[in-house]
Amino acid sequence: MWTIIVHNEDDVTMEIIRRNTDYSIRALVHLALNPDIEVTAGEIAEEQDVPLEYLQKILQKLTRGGFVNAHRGAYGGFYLAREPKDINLLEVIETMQGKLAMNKCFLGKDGCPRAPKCVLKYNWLQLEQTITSHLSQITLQDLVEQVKEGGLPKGGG
Amino acid sequence: MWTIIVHNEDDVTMEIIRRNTDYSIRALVHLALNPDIEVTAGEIAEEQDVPLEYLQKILQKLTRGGFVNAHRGAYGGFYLAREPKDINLLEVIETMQGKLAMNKCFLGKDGCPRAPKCVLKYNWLQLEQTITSHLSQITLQDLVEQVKEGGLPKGGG
DNA sequence: TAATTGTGGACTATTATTGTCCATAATGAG
DNA sequence: CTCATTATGGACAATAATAGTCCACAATTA
Repeated sequence: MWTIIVHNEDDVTMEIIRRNTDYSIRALVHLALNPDIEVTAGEIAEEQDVPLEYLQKILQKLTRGGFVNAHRGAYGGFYLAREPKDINLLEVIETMQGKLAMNKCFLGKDGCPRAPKCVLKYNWLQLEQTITSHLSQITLQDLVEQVKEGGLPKGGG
Repeated sequence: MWTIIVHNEDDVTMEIIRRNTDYSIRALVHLALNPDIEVTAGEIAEEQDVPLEYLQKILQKLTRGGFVNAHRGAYGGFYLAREPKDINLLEVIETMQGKLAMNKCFLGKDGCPRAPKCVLKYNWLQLEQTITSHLSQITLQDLVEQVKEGGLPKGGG
């Protein structure tokens, strides 16, 4: 018995997690590893190897999203607004990349006038539900524990 | 066509299914609705409202991917290379957009030196498995049936 | 042989994402 | 009060990904 395995001709992979989300997670992990103090964008940028100016934009989003609090002025900086166990991956991803929803119709160029009866749509929503459920169960705390267990420098791992 | 639509603060949607996959599915549905004959790219383009030149590129990929067969010359065109029930969404998506892979490490800028022990990675692969399984269970036949049941013009629905 | 139709490559256009810059507001230290 | 510090917000630029176009050519058939 044999199988033909077809790889995409260019061997490209479709990425779900973009760089801004990646950077966000690094920043959040960094803050979680440094509780009770305020960490500047500059320090996070250097430690986590993220372009400072871009990180600032990202931190603004995280601030507006209620993940971190910011404090201006000398000795100011950022700190987590919630417990690491109360921050999950889904909300970070959705804050950075938009809300996860797979319910756009597959068929045809004219939209779907009979969505309520559509079997596929049901299938779809089910998948969406599975994905969001999975992602919402991974917390910042989980990530931090992985880092600590690994004993790696700078939160890398 | 499905899309992971995400809303974030700017009401942006994060699309998982790109336009080329969308077009691909329209083309495949069109061919499935017209069995036993060869349909030109021009006809598909017009019926399914897809730019002809771009569709040609897409049909080339579908040909190389083994989804359709092509026949040059007068009265030539495209036709399905397999039964609609034997074509599933996952393979179409991966052919057009690349292999779905969520196993990129989350933590740190230095990659993951201890991947084998990583709890998150396990979680990740599990989610990937769930997604691919779901998608592979939706066939072109399912889509065609939806279209036929809907009785919509031009395969729309 | 001529008309038709797909192929392959190179090219351009458009859009999304990432990254940068600067003026300004808030904060705290001296 | 003044200055250094740090985040904020908006605009802008660079890059990358995606979508779309063009053209010469190969295959096919009337």
